[in-house]
Amino acid sequence: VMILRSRFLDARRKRRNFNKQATEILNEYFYSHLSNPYPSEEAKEELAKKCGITVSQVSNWFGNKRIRYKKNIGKFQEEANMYAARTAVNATSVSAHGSQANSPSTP
Amino acid sequence: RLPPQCKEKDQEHVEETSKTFDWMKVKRNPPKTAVLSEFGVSGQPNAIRTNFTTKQLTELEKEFHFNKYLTRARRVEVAASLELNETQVKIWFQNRRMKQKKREKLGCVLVSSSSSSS
DNA sequence: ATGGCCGATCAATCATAGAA
DNA sequence: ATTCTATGATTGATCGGCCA
Repeated sequence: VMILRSRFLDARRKRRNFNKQATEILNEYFYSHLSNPYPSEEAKEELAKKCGITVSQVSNWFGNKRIRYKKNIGKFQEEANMYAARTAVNATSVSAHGSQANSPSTP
Repeated sequence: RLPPQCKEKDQEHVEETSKTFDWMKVKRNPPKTAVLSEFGVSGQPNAIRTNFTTKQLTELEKEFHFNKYLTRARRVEVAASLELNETQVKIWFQNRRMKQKKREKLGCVLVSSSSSSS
């Protein structure tokens, strides 16, 4: 009970959520690599730069994301479909050439 | 043959979101460490994360500053004096070294320009 | 074959930010 | 203001690979 104060030394845990754009970039990568969401060190550095956070934070984000995703896949289904569809459109534009009858939004 | 995926691409990707890939099935074996000499035969051994006391952490930290690496003999002493397994002490030092390295890397990347603003 | 270390990751938890 | 949920960080311990 008093040992609980040991966490008192963790005052450094003053976190702050990432920008919406950073989260956007991270999720984009996560769902476009859902079959193997383990970015290489280089990929982490690139993501870190684009998100304006550190490599460690990128690692933490993926670690938390993976665990929480598999813990409750259903809860992320909505989010997953959203990003999957988004990256799919991007993929078809390079693979195919004239069949892009899609544009969810963005007038 | 059939078309090599074109507009069905997006459909495939969406379907993928409902798949269960290998990484989602990964399960770690429960910790077998810890002093398994308390609960008689309740079945599973203490498959829980050990909570080090402040005292233990303080001693380990002190030892770490003295030596980043432990010798077998030293490890035995420390483990005994803190009532921990040799494995727990070994692992603690390993994690501590990694933590140290992580800190060093962070405390060195504050150079370059000073392009303030954004 | 044996044991320690490294690097990455897991898994549970902590503490806070944000939503209800 | 209070309760519940989302999320970044911490950390004891595991996994696979490498080396002596």
